Amino acid sequence: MLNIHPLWGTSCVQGSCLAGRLNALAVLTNGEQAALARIEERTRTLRRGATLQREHDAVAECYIACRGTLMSSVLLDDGSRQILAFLYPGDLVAFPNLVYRAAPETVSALTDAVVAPLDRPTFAGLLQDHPRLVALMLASQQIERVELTDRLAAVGRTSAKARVGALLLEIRNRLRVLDGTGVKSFSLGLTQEEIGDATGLTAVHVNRMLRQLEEEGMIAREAGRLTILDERALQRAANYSDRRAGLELDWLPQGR
Amino acid sequence: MLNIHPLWGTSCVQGSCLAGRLNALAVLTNGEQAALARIEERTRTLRRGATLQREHDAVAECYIACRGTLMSSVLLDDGSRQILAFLYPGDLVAFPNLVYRAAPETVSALTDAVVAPLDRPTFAGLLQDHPRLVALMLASQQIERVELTDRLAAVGRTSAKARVGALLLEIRNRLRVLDGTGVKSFSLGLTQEEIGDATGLTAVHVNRMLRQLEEEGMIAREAGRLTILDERALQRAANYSDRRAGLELDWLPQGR
DNA sequence: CGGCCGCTTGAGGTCCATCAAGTCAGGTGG
DNA sequence: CCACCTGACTTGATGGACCTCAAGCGGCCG
Repeated sequence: MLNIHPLWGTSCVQGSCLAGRLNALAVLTNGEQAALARIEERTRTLRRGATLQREHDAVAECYIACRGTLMSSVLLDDGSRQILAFLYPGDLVAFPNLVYRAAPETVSALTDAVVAPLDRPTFAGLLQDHPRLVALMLASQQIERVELTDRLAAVGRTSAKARVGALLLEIRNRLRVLDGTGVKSFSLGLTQEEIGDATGLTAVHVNRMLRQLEEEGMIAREAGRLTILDERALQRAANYSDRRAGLELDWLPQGR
Repeated sequence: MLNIHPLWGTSCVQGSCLAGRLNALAVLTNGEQAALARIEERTRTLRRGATLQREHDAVAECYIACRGTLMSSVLLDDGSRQILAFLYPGDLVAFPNLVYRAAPETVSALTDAVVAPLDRPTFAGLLQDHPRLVALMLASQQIERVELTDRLAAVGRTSAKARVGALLLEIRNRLRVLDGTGVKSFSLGLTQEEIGDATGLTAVHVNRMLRQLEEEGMIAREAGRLTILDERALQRAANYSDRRAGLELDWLPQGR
């Protein structure tokens, strides 16, 4: 039996996780939802720790994350790793595959996970039948881009404590959007080494930073669960700004 | 093949810089080229050092870079800056503006520059009349995304020397694509402080790294011009891999 | 000429990496 | 049941990469 974390596709609409995501940007038509649902009929299941694709693999399709958590990363030739993104249901996974012959990044499953392949012919069909969906995907990519640049700024210009704090807040916010609640306590689902690989730190130093955040009363930890005690202080320490507000997409033309 | 100076020449096709860029991904139809040319009829000129938009500004349009060099950056509240990207003719500038109400990044001109605004209604029209162009923009964004993740990995996981070297190689390659030549000598057009802000270093340390690269015979500097003497060695020192090869977009449907 | 900006170079300090133990929980096999 | 292993976490000591501060230099421009 698969153990799917954090949530079964609660954000899925009409059987499509991507529809759930895009629906938050613009209200989808029935035709659009049906088209997305058809794509996600065919799925692929991954065990926790499994690798969906490795860098430099020959690839011709990307994926839609349906259940579980995944991550994308790159390996440097000294053996160190940089985690680029954590992927949750509704996210587009390995999207650059549509453009590159060889995968630019590795994707692996942090928990048992389900993805739906989206190959080039399907994407081309989508472009012809439902061009607005492609525009919405492009919009979704912009949001991901801003997340990437925020992380770049954090890694390039902020302290270790700030980077760790920002990652905690980002993950908490993503989980919150998924399950719709305002929980302050959640299971991180990452080892300290993974936190380090995402923030450009060593696992040892991540540990010290978590301890420091704990000693300063911003977070609490117990049995793998993490509680944000003083969100305001943590946001200040982390230079964190949530950008989820301030989206505007009602100017797009009607869909089909 | 056009052969033009990067800063003031035009890699523009039929009067459109973006067409020049997208044309490298898939051969554009006359209709598509005309549509892009129409967009770039209206332009905006920026003096060197001018700011096109500041973070948090209310924005409703993005831009196409037509001439000169620009950069996008974010400011942190301790006053430090992270440069996110350098922008050359044909690049999409501030694309997230189409999705966000408030600009997520600052854009300013490194040289005198020309941009063409692309507002939401125009984009919406493009989506209806030439959906394939939107797909090509999405493809172009994937390439930019991979550049961003490469830089994230560099900043997070490589030494100062490697980061500076990688930036030099990246800029050289971009200039080379623009003017089509194989010159090894070029004018960087950046202060050492700007190099630092792009790589997550201080200007002082950038200086030392440049000196070191020079002493090791990989580069030469004179009067603001930079020459790559030993490209192989520099690539090794910088962990650099050019990803420009390996693109594949012939699977897209015909354009109109 | 003076002022400013960018570059250069040195000295000293800090943040984070590295190395090295050691704890603890869970799993496995006897 | 205990012995043993493994993986993640913890903690200390040490060192190095990079930052900070400071001063001097040269070119450019009013």
